[in-house]
Amino acid sequence: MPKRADLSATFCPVGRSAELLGDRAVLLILRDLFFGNRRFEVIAANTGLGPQLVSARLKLLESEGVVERRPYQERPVRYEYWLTDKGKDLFDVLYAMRGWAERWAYRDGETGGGPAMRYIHRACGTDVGTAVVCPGCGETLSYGDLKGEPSPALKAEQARRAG
Amino acid sequence: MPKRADLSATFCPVGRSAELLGDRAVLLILRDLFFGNRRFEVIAANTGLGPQLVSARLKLLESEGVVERRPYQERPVRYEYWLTDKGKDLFDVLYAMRGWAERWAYRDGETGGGPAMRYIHRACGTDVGTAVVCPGCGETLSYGDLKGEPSPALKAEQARRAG
DNA sequence: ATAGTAACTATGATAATCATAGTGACAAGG
DNA sequence: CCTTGTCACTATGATTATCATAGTTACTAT
Repeated sequence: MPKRADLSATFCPVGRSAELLGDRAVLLILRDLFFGNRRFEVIAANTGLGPQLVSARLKLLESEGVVERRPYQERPVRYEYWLTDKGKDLFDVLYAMRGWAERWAYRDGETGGGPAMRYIHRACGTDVGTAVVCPGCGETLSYGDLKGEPSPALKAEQARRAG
Repeated sequence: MPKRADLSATFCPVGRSAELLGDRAVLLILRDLFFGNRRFEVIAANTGLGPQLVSARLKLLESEGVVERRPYQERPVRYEYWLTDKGKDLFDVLYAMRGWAERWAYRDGETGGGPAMRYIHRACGTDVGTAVVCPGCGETLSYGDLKGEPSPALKAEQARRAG
């Protein structure tokens, strides 16, 4: 990024979040991590970002305590990236972004009727739509409570990227 | 921004949101709009962004249907920027960002004990903390239900910027 | 010895951002 | 009527991030 004003010292909480989250690459990488992708190459492929950007952002996320680098094999040492508790707590932000997009960012019929991604409340089986409280059982939803199911169109796109 | 991959065609809802929200300037301007600031100069001063960036981002937000430009006087014509319904619906995202920062982004004692910004549920007077459902009355919270009260430290910072 | 895999790093062109200064349209005061 | 002031921008040039592409390191497998 170009030289820019530093927001880490502001007292405004949105400003502090924006310092980290106001970046396309960070959001895309977080999305992949929430999706369960932990390998460098997989994240690079899914996000469409170059390896240099992925590397820089993972280092940033690690330094911020949002992501943890763990070796998953020796000889040669290879690493995976895991969300920390601080990272998992960003779920609400990503989920809110997803909800907004589902309501506003698709032209009619683009997704074939339903949402681009469906979320099911594991505890009661209800399709929660874009709600933050389960419309079936009234429980407040957070990371781990939901099972995501991509629509056929999204699934096809993901397969294309992975291939 | 540098030449970058276009995300507007992805089927992933987080990707679509990230295309707009993955930008520091956009987030800061939205924060100001939610705070009730509608004038160009006020937004530029509060965000600390240059007029060129503010201009470019307001045009972008307008073209996305998130913001509406309204004249508030003739001779000379002057404009204000108002959130549309699509814009107001981004409240959940900004509120989630604020909640995350309140929980993770401050060192102990930095805000003098309480949150950087307090939110009170208008309907029942409860301080909602960082909850999405009012802990007092159980109602799901959205834009307009809450009254924000900046901490002394934040208020001082805002006064400094405005001066 | 060669090919393959995963996680990166290096390079140069391109494009966005920053700070600063300037413009256009008008109002108010001397 | 001439200067000063206000508000919403636009213009300019230096700086810096990003992109695409290629290369490196450290191994395993054949």
